Amino acid sequence: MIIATYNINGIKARLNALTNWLEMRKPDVAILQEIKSVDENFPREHFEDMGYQVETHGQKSFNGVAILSKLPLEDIRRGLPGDDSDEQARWIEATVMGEKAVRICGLYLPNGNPVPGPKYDYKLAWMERMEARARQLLEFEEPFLMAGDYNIIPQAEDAKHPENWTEDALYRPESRAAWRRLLNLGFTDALRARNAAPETYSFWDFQRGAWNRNDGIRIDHFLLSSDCADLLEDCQIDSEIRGYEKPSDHVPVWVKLAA
DNA sequence: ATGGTGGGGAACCCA
Repeated sequence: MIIATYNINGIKARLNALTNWLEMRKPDVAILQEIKSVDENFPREHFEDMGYQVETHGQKSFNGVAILSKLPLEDIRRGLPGDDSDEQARWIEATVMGEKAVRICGLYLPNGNPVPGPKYDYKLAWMERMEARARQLLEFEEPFLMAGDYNIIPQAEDAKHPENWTEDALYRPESRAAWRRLLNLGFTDALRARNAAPETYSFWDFQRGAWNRNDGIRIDHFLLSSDCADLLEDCQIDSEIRGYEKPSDHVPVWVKLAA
């Protein structure tokens, strides 16, 4: 099966671009971030007509995550555990019932800028909660993955100009250390496991012609549990659609699993 | 050093 992650930066503005990409890539599962829509306003029927089950966890104006799936979904769970006062819609889980069942987590990790400040504190606290949830899921037998916009540049090679990001929440030592703590639980960064192409990015700013200069960063990731990594056949980034009409500032990343 | 571009939604907030 093909599972993709795609920060669409607003479902209303991206309906055509998303639809065209779904018809091109034909993913079994599309994990979406920044739908920027409440559940009632998400164009559910449009995607159901394309054969997808639609599960959203939305919010007015900001954030919001969703899962579109051609395979049955079970045990859907909305929200990251660990803080009942957190009202930001950034986490959704489901089990995809393919040949093998795979637990998937869709996430929109906080940006965290400016540093220092309350937004950065929220980012780091959110990553601690995410690590706690990952530890819980690792206790189950079934393979699982966490995919989405991590807002983390893991290493220097994940940016065209890492020197421009040294004070940014996406590249600060604390953010990258939290990412490494996740990896050290036994997760595989799918892109690095299956794709050695240099200058491989998933986000290009709308400003200053970043796309035309390939001035990008890699911040959209798949982390696979060891059981899930055993199923990994491919991982690619559909970067070309960044140059299409009315694009998001992110592009889709996808994995092919033997599941 | 600044401002440059988008989306949401109706004045700014967020990225």
